[in-house]
Amino acid sequence: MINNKDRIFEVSVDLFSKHGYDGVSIRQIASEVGIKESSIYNHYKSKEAILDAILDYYIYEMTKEEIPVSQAGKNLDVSFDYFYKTGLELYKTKLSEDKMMKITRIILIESYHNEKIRNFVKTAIVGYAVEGWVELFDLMKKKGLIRKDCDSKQLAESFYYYGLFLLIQHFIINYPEDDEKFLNELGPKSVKHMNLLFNSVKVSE
Amino acid sequence: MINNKDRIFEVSVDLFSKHGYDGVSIRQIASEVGIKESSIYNHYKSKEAILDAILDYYIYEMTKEEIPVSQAGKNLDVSFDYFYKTGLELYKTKLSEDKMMKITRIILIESYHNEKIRNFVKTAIVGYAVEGWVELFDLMKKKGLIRKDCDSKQLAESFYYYGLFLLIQHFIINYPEDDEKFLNELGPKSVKHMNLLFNSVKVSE
DNA sequence: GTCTATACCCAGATAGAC
DNA sequence: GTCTATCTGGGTATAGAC
Repeated sequence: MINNKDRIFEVSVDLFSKHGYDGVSIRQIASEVGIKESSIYNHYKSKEAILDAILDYYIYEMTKEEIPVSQAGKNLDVSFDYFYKTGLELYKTKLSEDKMMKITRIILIESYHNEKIRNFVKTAIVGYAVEGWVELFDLMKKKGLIRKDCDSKQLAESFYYYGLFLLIQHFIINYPEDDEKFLNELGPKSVKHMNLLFNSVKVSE
Repeated sequence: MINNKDRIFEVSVDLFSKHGYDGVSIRQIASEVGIKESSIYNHYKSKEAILDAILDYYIYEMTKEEIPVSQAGKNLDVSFDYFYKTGLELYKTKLSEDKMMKITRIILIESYHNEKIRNFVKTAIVGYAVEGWVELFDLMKKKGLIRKDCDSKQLAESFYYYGLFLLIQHFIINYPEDDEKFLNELGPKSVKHMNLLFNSVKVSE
């Protein structure tokens, strides 16, 4: 049996992802849960607090199990393909839960007028991730897989921004679009893109 | 002397770009223009109609002068660099008007819950533009500039999605950020990105 | 074309009984 | 922890005088 606080959370995620934060009222949430709107305030002190809780949940889920750089290095020793697919699988596993997909859309939608969310996108989804890719390309230079004179930062952005656009395209521009189809195409598409870039900087034998 | 209908338009563009469509009321617009809210309805039949007018203006401005494919071909004959920089300059010229920058942000912000805007983004900003790049890469194959076995569609997306992300990053994720700085960096950044891709598929001599 | 006045609705939130 | 009842404020939009 799921308690009302959790039901409010679930329903809010669902409605916010469909209509945006401003497009959903406390009354609608209450009605969907099957309680009166005043009861919501026993669980969350304001509407904004629900959104905060949703973001906190997302941040926790996305950051709880990371692949440490040391492990990334080992994976890379096996092969670049192995490394890449391992990372992609982990990301897809996290994202593929229905709730996480919905929250991803909420975050993309609301990042334009919610300071906290915009900051999360800017630092975690963009900044921190790009740094990770820079480290990786630096590592690949050391291992002699790519040329030493190429720009790791540019390479990281050239690769990763493409993937971020695919995300935005799915969650905003083409919405609503089949989630499973998107997740299935994400891998092959980004592999093709990576191959183009990799081909440009790899050390030929 | 600028009439009130135009002032309503200008003020709406400004406020919508700052706070989003839902975040701005007819009262605010009227107050900023210096008239009563009821007067607005003499010029626009609803709030939605103002947004429609803004989108129509943007579409008109962005599509009124296109580089025809024939001209693109000639530019390409000069050199790839020349072609690329000509196109980029035209795009930057259109975008660099203050009003167009603001509307670009409105369009990116509102595309999640306005069918008409989402459709414009999907077909014109993404779909149509990608097709243009596909044509270009096909042309480059014919001219023997790039290898015939590479995938024009993937190349188009690999290139263009990067640029679209830069747009979203500036107008949403890093907002507010200096517009001029963005416009100045857009060229060099996308050239670097293009070089990486081009290097991967070019016909070596 | 602008004004005053107002209709009508729905939002977020709170007080207090049970 | 849920309810009924209510407060307060703001939203879009219209009617009709000037």
